[in-house]
Amino acid sequence: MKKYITTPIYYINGAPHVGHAFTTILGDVLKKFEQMRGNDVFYTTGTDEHGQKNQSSCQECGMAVQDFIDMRSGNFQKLFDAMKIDYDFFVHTSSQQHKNVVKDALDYIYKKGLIKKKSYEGLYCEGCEQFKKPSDLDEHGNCPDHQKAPKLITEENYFFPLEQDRQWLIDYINTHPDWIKPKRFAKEVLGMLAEPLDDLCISRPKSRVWLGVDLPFDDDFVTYIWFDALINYISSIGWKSQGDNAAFNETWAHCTHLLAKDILKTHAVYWPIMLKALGIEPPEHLIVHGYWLGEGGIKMSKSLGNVVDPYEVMDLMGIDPLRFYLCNAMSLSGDAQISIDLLKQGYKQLANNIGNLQMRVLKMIAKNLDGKVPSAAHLEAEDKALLENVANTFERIYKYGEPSLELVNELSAEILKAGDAVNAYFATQAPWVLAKDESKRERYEAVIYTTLDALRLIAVAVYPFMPSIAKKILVSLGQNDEIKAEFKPVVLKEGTQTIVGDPLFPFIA
RNA sequence: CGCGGGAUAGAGCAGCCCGGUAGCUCGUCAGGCUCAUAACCUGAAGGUCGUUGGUUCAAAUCCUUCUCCCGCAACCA
Repeated sequence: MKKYITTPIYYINGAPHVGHAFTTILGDVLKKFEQMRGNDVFYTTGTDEHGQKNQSSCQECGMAVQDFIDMRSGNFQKLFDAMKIDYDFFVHTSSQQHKNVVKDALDYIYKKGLIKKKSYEGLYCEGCEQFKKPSDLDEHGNCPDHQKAPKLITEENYFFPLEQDRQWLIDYINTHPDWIKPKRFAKEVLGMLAEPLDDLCISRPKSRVWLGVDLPFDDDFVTYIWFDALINYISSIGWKSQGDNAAFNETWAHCTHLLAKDILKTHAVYWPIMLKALGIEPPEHLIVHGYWLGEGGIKMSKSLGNVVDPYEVMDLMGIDPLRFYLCNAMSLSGDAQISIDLLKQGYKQLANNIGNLQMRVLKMIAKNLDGKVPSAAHLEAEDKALLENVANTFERIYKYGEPSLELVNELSAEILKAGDAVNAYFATQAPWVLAKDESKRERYEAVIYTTLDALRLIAVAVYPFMPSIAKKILVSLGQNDEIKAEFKPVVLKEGTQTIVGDPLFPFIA
C-alpha cells in the first residue's frame, strides 16, 4: 500500500528547535515503521517561506529575498540532514512548482464562484503590521507594544467562506472517530465548530505584504500565507485541477498529517474545507502532538537557559537516543518535558538495558564459545516462552498498530520492557555459573542462544527509533543489516560468528 | 462563567472513560551477583493523587468551587 506522511512546513522566521526536530523525527519513525510492514511511503517536510514576518526579517537584515530564504530554509534542511531524516521531498513554498499549484487551486475555486471580494475595516497598528482587536489594546486604546493608537483602515480583500461546510465537517468528525488522533483534539475541533465560522480572508494587499504568491485573478494581492502553505500537501505530490490525477489520488488516499497542537485549527477546519472546494477528500489522519517544555513544565526560553538545542544533544549522545527519548516521552494527554538531564536519564536507561545486555552476552561467548552462536537444540520451555513473549509482542504491534503517538509510546516502552525481561532472565539463569560445569554445557548453550535471539528481536523492533543502533546490534550478531519485520523466534543459525564491538552507548558524563 | 488539555513520592510519567488495598522509570537506601558499560538481579523507604464542597458503604477516578501551567480564541505563523 502507498502511504503519504507529511510534517507541517516550518515557518523560517525563527531557528529550528526541538519541537521541529520532534515532528520531523516522528515522521521518519513512522515512515520506517510503515516500510517494515511492507508499505511504500512518501514522506515530505519543508519550509514556509512567505508572509509578513519573513518579509520584515528579510528587510531588517538587508539581504536579497532569495538569499534570505535559502539561508533560513537551509537552517532547517541542515538540521534534518544532520538528524539523518529520510524525507523524500523537501518543500519550498517559494519554488515555482508550489506556486503554480497554489495559483491553479485558487483559480479553480475562484471560477467555481467560491471566492468573494468585500471590504474589511479594522484597527491596524503600523508598528506590529497587524490588525488589532479592541481587547488587544491597553486602557488608552493604544497598542501595548508600541504605545501608539492603531489606525482605522478599510481594505478590500478576497474571502473564502467556510460556514457552508461547518455542518459537513462536524458530521465528518463524528463519523470518522480516528480522523484526528489523539481524540481530545477532535473534541477541541468540535468546540471550534460550535459557533458559525467567519469567512477566511485569503488575500493580502501588496502594499502590506509582497512576499507571497500572487493571486491569479488580481495582481494587487498576494495569497494569505496559510492558504498558500496548506497547499504544499497537494503540490508536493503533483495535484492539478485539470487532467490526470491518478498518481496524486493513489498517494493522497492514505495521507497522514503530523502537526503540533497550535496549528490544529488550520489543519482540521480550514484545510478540509479548502480540499472540499477542490474536490479532494480530507487527509486520512491527523496526528496532533503537544509541546516540549523544559523540566518542571516551564516553557523553554533563552533567558532561563533551559532551551534544548538538538545539535548540542546530538554532540553529546548521537541522534538515535534523542529519537528514542522523544518518541518514548511525548505524552498523549498533554505536553511533555525535556532537558539535558532527562535526556541523560533516558540515555543511561538505554545503555544499561540494551547496551549492557548486548555487551555482557557477547563478551561472554567471545571468551568461551569462540564468539559463535551456539546450538538451539536444547531450548527448554522457559527459554522458548521468553522468546515467544518478546516476538509476539512485537509481532502484534507491527501487525496491528496504526501510526500514532500511542504506537510510538507503546512500542518504545515494550522495547525497554523486553530488555528488562532478558536482563532478568540472564541474571536468573546465571550462565557464568553454568559455563564452569561441563555437565551443564547444553543448558549453558540454550541460555546463551535464547539471549542472543532475544537481542536480535529487540534490534529489529527498535529500528524505526534507532536505525543505526539496530544495525550495529544485528551486525554484532553476525547478521546482515537488512531489516525485516519478521518476529519469529529461533532464527539465529548455530556457528554464526558474532563480533564484540565498541559499546552501543558509551559512557557520558 | 469563551473552548480544549494538564496538576499523582525528590524528578519524569501511567492509572481516571467503566469508583473498590495508588503503579512504572530514574534517583535514594539495603542485600545479592560477578558475565557485563559507574553494570545486572532482589528488596525497602518515600505520596493526605493541586484546592473547596458534594454524591456514595467506598472517590486519584463521578459532580462542584477556586488556584496555577500549556494551547486556541489573530487579517502573526
